[in-house]
Amino acid sequence: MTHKHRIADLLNSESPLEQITVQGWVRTRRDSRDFSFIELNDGSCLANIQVIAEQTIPGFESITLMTTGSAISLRADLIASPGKGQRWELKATRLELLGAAPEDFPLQKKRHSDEFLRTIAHLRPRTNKYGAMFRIRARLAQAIHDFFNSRGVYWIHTPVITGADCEGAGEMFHVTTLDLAKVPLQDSKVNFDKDFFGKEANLTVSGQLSVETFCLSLGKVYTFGPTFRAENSNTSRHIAEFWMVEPEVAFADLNDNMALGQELIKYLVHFVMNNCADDLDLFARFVDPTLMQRLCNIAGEDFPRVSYTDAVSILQQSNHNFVYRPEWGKDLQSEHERFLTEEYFQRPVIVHDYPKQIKAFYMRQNDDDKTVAAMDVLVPSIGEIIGGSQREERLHKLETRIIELGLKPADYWWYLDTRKYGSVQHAGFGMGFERLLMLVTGVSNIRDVIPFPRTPRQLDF
RNA sequence: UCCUCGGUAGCUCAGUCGGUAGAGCGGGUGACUGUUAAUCACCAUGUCGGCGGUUCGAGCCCGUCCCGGGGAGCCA
Repeated sequence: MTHKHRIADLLNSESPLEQITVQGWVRTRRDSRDFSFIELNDGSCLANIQVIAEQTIPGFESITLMTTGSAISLRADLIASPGKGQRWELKATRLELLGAAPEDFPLQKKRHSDEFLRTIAHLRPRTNKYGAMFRIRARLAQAIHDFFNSRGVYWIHTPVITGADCEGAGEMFHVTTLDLAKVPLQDSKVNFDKDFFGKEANLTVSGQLSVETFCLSLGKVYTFGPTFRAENSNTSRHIAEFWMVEPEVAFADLNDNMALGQELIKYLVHFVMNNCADDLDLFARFVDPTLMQRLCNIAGEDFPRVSYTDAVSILQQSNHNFVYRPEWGKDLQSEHERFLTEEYFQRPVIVHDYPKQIKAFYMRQNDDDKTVAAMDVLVPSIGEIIGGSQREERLHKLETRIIELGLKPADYWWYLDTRKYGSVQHAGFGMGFERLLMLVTGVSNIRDVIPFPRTPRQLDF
């Protein structure tokens, strides 16, 4: 089998090459009477390579079929380009049409709207923008693993199908093998005893509870995988299936947790700036002109930390005209978060120690009996990118809280066991991977940073 | 789910006062050229989101449903 060259490697070549094989998809073609120029892309990088094909070479008879979108293979010499605009070009000695793209190929040599490209999500990675997006996505996912691996944090594969609702709230997707046309009933309720697991099953909304048990075994762990929320959310920041990074660290408190969140975000921002420069540049030029400034800002100084109580004071003392008046005890509204991160601090900000009545049962109660050791990392234009807390490690307090919220301790027996045996302070958080991608690329709709977005009433592809 | 703005050619959009529809890009044909989203000439674009209503007549007005954008809530 002949060695096939990636266009990314060819464009970085130190010297000319003779008789190589290159394969890819035609982006555009410019014909002259005696020869044609082909802009070829193989997905290995943003840039195309220019191919020059003279009409005398074998395979040229198919040139008119090598339209935008067609797959071709060619033998060529890599030569210094005599034309302007590129260092290297391929002088083809043989052309072969592998897969034609008829004239109804929907991608054209012009800008398309994101809304249109979403309707052809199976083809959009062939555009510059989405090719860049999904290369960055792949690299960044790997960088997350590298970050944790290099710090001795173990990757735990938490289950996708679960029997308990981690948050004690939030809509979940049911998982069932029951025949929905004739659901078995008992006392006019669904008899899940007849279902696959013999009990009600759902898709996970978070791997947190699972990963907590593992941090109390392996010390530092994380989970990174898809999570599912059946909320009827119709916003540019929510999807029903998204990827979440959830580290959980034993012997760590809220301060350690905030430090880890900041370190992770800074590491990943540095990573894309250093390793995805070409793809990133596309977003900086065509999507968000303020992108590089923002990334430098994030990569720079520490994120300010402010308690929820102080944050509410800042909001109340500002002259900003909010639709919802900031008030202690109520959750921060989007407009409040945006004010804090975009106007007041003008950088990512960590808000911590929230009122316990607006937070989940597993968060550690503070001595003031009013707040819990929770923290959110808020970033400009996106809002919450990380939500986490130090966990309640005291068995009695945790049980009491579960009961207060109307949950059944029996459902959490295995979770409570971890507080019974060798319990220790620990903390963790969840970072939305798609929101990180939005932050890093400046793309404003979450549907455009995941290959095939799942949203209410939308399950194509 | 709520508020709001939209849905017209393959794509991006215009369409005045209600009188059966237009541009650019893309596509086709030809010319020309080491071209760079090439250029020039010519040609064809259509269930005006669906259904119902008002009207002599609806892309335009009314009702309803579907889909999309922006915002809100929920959160990652």
